[in-house]
Amino acid sequence: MIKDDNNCVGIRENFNVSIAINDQILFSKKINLNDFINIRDIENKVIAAVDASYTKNDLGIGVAIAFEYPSYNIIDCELIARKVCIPYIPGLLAFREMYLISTPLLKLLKKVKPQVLFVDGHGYAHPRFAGIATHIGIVFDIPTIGIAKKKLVGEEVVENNELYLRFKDRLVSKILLINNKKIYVSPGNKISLENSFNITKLMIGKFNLPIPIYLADKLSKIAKRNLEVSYLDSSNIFSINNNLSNLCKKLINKIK
DNA sequence: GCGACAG
DNA sequence: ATCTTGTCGC
Repeated sequence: MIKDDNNCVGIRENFNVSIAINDQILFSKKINLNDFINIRDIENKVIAAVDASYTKNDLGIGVAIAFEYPSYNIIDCELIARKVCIPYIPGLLAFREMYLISTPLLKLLKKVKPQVLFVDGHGYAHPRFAGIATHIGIVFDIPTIGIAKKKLVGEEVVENNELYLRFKDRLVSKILLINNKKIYVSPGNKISLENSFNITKLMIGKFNLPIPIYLADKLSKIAKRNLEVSYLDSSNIFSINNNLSNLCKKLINKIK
């Protein structure tokens, strides 16, 4: 049988679009765009990233990974697999993915103290200035940077020879070019737009994404492959769930 | 009404 | 995000 925790009872029923939108307006009032991290304070320190991936039948995988900068040696990781209960609605991504990400992230933060957390998705560059990077940054009270491959809101503008996204008269995102592809960087919480951009710029490697996001994305996809094998073998989500933390550590070696 | 629309 | 056939390159 499937463990209660993997069902959507009490989650799907409690999700309501207009309440969710109201929650985001409340979040937007709590955003702190001041810098709680200096670009000089990340050398040889811990950085973290979170991401989610999905399989068939409403199964989602959430991962949290911590590594050292600039070696990118992975220090720790956590992951979880559970049923996905909330649909994807543009602007409300956080309500779908927080559910997958919060558990592994909480476990990770009990063990390591990252200077900053990278999140796959927008932060400030959001219809209500509260994307998933903002949700996570406020709930976990940590500096977060939102990294998105596609824009959600705003128009491109040039200011001081640099490319930004402007929305409702505010500069909400600064666009980073990696191999001629646009990456939309926006602050989540406890960090400024410029600092978000400058720190992200340091994280460019040989991939088309900033390294933290690349690593989290890679881990979630490797985990998914391994989960599907286990799932088919055992047909039992419960038994998989108990070993996810160990599985995560085993998968670290496969990333590189 | 029409187009846009993170993952 | 995921699904997918074929193609390019190491």
